This record gives sequence, structure tokens and C-alpha cells, in this order.
Amino acid sequence: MGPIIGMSPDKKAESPGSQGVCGAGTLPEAESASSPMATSLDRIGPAGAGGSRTEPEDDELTNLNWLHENLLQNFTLGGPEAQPCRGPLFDIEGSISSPHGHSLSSSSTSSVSSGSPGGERDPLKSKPPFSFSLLIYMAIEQSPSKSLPVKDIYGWILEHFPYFSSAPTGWKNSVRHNLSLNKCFRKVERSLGKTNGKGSLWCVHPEFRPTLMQALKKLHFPNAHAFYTPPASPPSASSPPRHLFPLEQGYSMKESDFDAATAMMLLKSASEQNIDPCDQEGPIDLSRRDLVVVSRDPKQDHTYSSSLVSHSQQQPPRLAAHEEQDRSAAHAAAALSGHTVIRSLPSAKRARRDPRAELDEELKEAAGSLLHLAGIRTSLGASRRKSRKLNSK
DNA sequence: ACCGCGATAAACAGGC
DNA sequence: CGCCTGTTTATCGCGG
Repeated sequence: MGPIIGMSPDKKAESPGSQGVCGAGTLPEAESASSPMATSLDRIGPAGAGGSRTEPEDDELTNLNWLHENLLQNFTLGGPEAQPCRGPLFDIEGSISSPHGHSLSSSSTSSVSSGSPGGERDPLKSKPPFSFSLLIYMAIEQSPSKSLPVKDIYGWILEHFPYFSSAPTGWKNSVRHNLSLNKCFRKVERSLGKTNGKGSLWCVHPEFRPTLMQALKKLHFPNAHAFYTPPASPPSASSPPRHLFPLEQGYSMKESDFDAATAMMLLKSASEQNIDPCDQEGPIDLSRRDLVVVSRDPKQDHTYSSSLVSHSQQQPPRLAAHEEQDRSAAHAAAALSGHTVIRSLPSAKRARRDPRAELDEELKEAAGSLLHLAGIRTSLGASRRKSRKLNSK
């Protein structure tokens, strides 16, 4: 289909060997994926948040981006000592696959993480407790440009979940299957002009992001919804969401981890508003970036998407009762009804765009405070109060 | 027992 | 021609 580009032919996303090499805080695969896109997608956003990875020009955005990447990378608990690449996720698994059941990936969780029933499970070899949807979501979200080609999604998964490196290749099929069926994901064509690489880029449908995030949190913190702080209503910098703490006490997590996770979410929420290629309302940005959203057949109302949606719909992304949520709900509902409304949101969003900068600022500050309070350190040095650790769990 | 959800397998088409 | 990508259908297991 269309113009394909961006993928460097030389890099093999599925090289399992890549794992363990993520040290530098960069994801080989993701990075490779982003570079090509950097030409188009990464430029998205006021200051090309995505490209900041190498361009130290925009400090704030860079910070945000850096955080974004690193947080996501370390995505979980595990603390500083945890291996940036793989460990954490599995730690999580350990804690979540516990007593608290999660509906989300129950089947997979039980079937996999319990791979070694006896309790002795090789963290690196046990299947992650995340559903493919979430894995894909994480992979995409962690990319600077918020979009990845399937190949890089594979790569991300392989890198963070070594389990798949030894798993039969069927999982790739599942990934593709998910991308296609799950309404949460949208296909975006690569910018015209570049033709290296196959396939399209996939991004998270902005309207479903809260849903996915919610699902992710639920998975990590079964009761997460209770502390979920909607992106749309960021806590004020002066008053970090302390109310978030209580919940995880019942868990084996450390408060700091929790905070980090929360902060990550906040940061994500904030940053994503700047670069998400899918979050472009109207033809404006899309056309501007040479991006073309391949609309999904409205008829396609697969259970996957609806399921995920309904999941969070039942607990509507407690994302605050704001327009944001209304929109989400509306869209989700529409999606459920078989209509893929992607850009029918009129002024609501536009109106929201104004305060974006403010929100972003607040979010960043709040997150920073949170992390700071949590004593989470950042590899960026003391100068930055941002931390990495994302126990999104 | 039923249903929803997620995982998995497989077939197929189209592009590179 | 082989591989990759993307779509679609079917089936199975699990949990509510």
C-alpha cells in the first residue's frame, strides 16, 4: 500500500539478541524506528518533541521527551537497581499476577506467568502479564513519535519481554492481529517521499489512550482507577496528587515506584499532547506532516476494540469528568457502535488546545514534584527533576 | 451454561 | 519467489 518508507532495511527488528543492549536508555528498535520517522513524524509538535532525542535544543521538550523515553523504558518498578531493559516488567508481573485478579489479561496471565506454577518462574521467560493490546500500546507510546511500524513494535516487545524471543513466532501474528482489529490502534502512512521500509506506522488512537492507560494501570494497580488522575485535569504543581498514595499500600510496591508510575502517566499525558501523530485533529496536522490516516472501515467493529473499550467504559476512564472524557466516551461509544469517529471532535478539542501549554507545564511540574518527593533519581542528573521509572504498573 | 475477552492459528491478498 | 504486512475468520481457554 502506499508509500513505504522509513524502515532501515539493515535493521532486523526481531533480532532477539538486541535485548540487554538497551542500556544507554535507548531502544535500538524503537530508535531505529524513530529515526526514519524523525523526518516526518518526529517533527510533529511545536518543537519537534520527538527529534529532541538528539537535539538538545528545546530544553523543556527535551526534558519531557527524555523523561518520556526513559520512564517508559524503565516502565516499571524495580527501582534504580532494576535493569532498565528487562527486569522491571517482570517484577511487575510477579506482583500483579498475585492475589488481585485482573480481568484484563487474565487468561494470558494465568496461562503464562504461571508458566512455572511452582512459583519459580524465570522472569525472563515467563509471558508478560500484559495483553497484546497493552504491549503494543506501551511500545507505541514509548516511541518519540508515538508511532511505530509493526516491525519496531515487535522489536520493542522482544526487547522488553525476552519471553517472546523464545516464543513461537505466532505472537507476531497476534500483534498484527491486534493492530488490525483493535480500534485503539490506528494506521498511519509513512510520509510520502521516503520509501524505504514496508508497511505503515501504527499509533494509538487518542480517544482510546485513556482507555489503554486505564487498562494498564488497572493491570498494575487493580485499584488504580481510584487514584487515576485524568490528563485533562492535571494536578496543580503546588499540590501533587498525594491522594494517590494510599492505594498501593496493599501491594508490594514501594511508594516511590507508585509515584513514579503516576508521574509517568502524567508526563505521558502531557507530552503526548504534543506529538501524537494520531492526536491531530482535522486535516491540519495530518496533511501538514504528510501523514495520512487510513481510516478504518466503520464496519469493522471487532470485539477486541470494543472489549477494551467497554472495559474502561465501565469504569470510564475516571478521567475526570471533563470535556476530554466526554469526547472519549463519545468516541468510544461510537467505536462500539461500529463507527470510527476519528476527527469529528470539533471545537472541544480545539478549545482545549489553547491551554495545552499550561497543562503541559502543570503536568510536568506536578510530575516533577512527585518524582522529587518520591526521591526518585534521574539519570539525567540533579539538574533535572524528572525521573525515569515508570512503573506503570 | 452462557458470554465476553484475549490468545492463537491459519488463510489470504497485496506490496516490496 | 520469498518475506513482510495487514486483514479476516475461526477456535480455544479462562473468568465473571
